[in-house]
Amino acid sequence: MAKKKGLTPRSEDFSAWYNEVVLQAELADYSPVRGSMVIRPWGYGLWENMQRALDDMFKATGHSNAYFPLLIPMSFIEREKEHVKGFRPELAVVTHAGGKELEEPYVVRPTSETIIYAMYAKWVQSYRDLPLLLNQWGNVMRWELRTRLFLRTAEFLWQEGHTAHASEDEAEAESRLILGIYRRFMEEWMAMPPVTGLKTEAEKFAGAVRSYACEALMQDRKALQAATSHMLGQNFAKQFGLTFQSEEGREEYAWNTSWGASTRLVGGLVMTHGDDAGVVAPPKLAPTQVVVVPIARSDEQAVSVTERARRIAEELTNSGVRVAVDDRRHLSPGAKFFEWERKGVPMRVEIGPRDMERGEVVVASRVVAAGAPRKEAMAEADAVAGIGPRLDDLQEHLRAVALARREEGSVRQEVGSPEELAELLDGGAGFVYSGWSGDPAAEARAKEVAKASIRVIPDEEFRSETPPAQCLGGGKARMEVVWARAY
RNA sequence: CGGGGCGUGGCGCAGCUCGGUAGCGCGCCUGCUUUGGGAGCAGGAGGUCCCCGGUUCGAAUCCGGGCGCCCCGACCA
Repeated sequence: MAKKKGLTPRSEDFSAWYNEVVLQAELADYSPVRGSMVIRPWGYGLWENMQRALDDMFKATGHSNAYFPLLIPMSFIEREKEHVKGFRPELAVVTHAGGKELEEPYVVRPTSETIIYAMYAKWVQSYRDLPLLLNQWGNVMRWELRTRLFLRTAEFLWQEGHTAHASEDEAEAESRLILGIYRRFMEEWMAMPPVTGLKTEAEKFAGAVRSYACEALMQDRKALQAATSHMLGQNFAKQFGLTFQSEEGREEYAWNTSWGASTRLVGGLVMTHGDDAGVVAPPKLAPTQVVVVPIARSDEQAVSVTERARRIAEELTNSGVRVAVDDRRHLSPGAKFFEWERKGVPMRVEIGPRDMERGEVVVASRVVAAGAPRKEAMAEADAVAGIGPRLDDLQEHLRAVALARREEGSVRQEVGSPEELAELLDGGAGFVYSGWSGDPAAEARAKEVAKASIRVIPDEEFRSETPPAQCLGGGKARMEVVWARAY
């Protein structure tokens, strides 16, 4: 037996653990381009499943996909004042092409509002052209100074939805609808229940009137902004001449929304469910849900055992399970177990000579409830029939654990000062629910002192039963807010 | 952008203080034996020591300059 080659435990250094997991589980690798990563098949497989689920939800609510170009004329970005201010520092700019200096530089899109609304202006004339509900899957570039695999890379993949509506109410409803979709996706698919709500003025998207967000709590009790949905008002419509003629014959500016979720979600998935053995992929998103490992002594045995393994895999495939057979002969079973656990495959079926004789297989779950056996021998037919429900149970188990962890990490009490907020966070609190007067100065001071930010002004169902009375900056609270240190 | 660290076979590192034939572990290839929690033995392949310059008979090692990456902080999906 070789000596252990484990990961740095989460308790020792969460950040080191995260990097090692991402690399060793082959989710991604560093690329030769500064701050950019290569997403490897296992990581991309997770992303593809996320894409599929989200895409289905967008389509089901009337959205269509389209594609807009990577390069945006510099002048477009500069059109909306707040928008430029927010993105200017992180723009990558193309100044040369075809061997010549360009008359007008292009920026590599950091987000596509400007070019999309410029096009919408061309396509929309009448209220009958609205709402316009498009989404695009693509890449964007933000020249971040400090990057981290999946969580913040110079280039990342995402979807950005952009809509135009005839009324403010409709745009508002759209931005809330999408926030709900993100939330449902995170709960049902990622098993990562977020807190949702409104961003403060200081934290909102550059160019938005209002920003809504899903904030998830990671195992190290830092918050991750997992998706955002913005009500843009008429800010972009006015800059790009996106007008329409109303039913009453008046020319009016359209109301826009934009919303996005990125490959950052893969990082969130890792930090929500991962353990010291590696990734734990929720069954609904796992590229492979079940791996079948044949175990044999001799070559003849290998033939018959592998044949049986393939048959089991076929039956599982027919019942809708994503399954792989690991029939590599040069690796010992133990080596395979470790590898698949590191990648987070939810379930494993082992079949060896012993099992063959008894008509059994051994079934192991990546994660089991406390006290439950890690491995179970069961009749082959029972295993095949039982795996679907077990995957469902595991999905639910992960969600329940994540939800419990989020609530255990949440503190709801009167917070009297920024110093007290800092103490709570230093003491291990994740989300701190406090009162706030709405004063930006109080927010800024607490941010400075506690090195934390208001993640959201929570939606109603997340608010405390007894609303906080006191603003942490002094005086009376006008609303409840959720503080956290964030990624 | 400030602070720190690191650049040596694919990966992780030692060697550098005190200059003298480039080493270890893992991985890889071949063969045999193995396979129920990271297999063993034997043989083998693989290196412009990040780059440029300087000192020297001689530089991975000393000196100067540059580049790159990672980590920590401030800003950000």
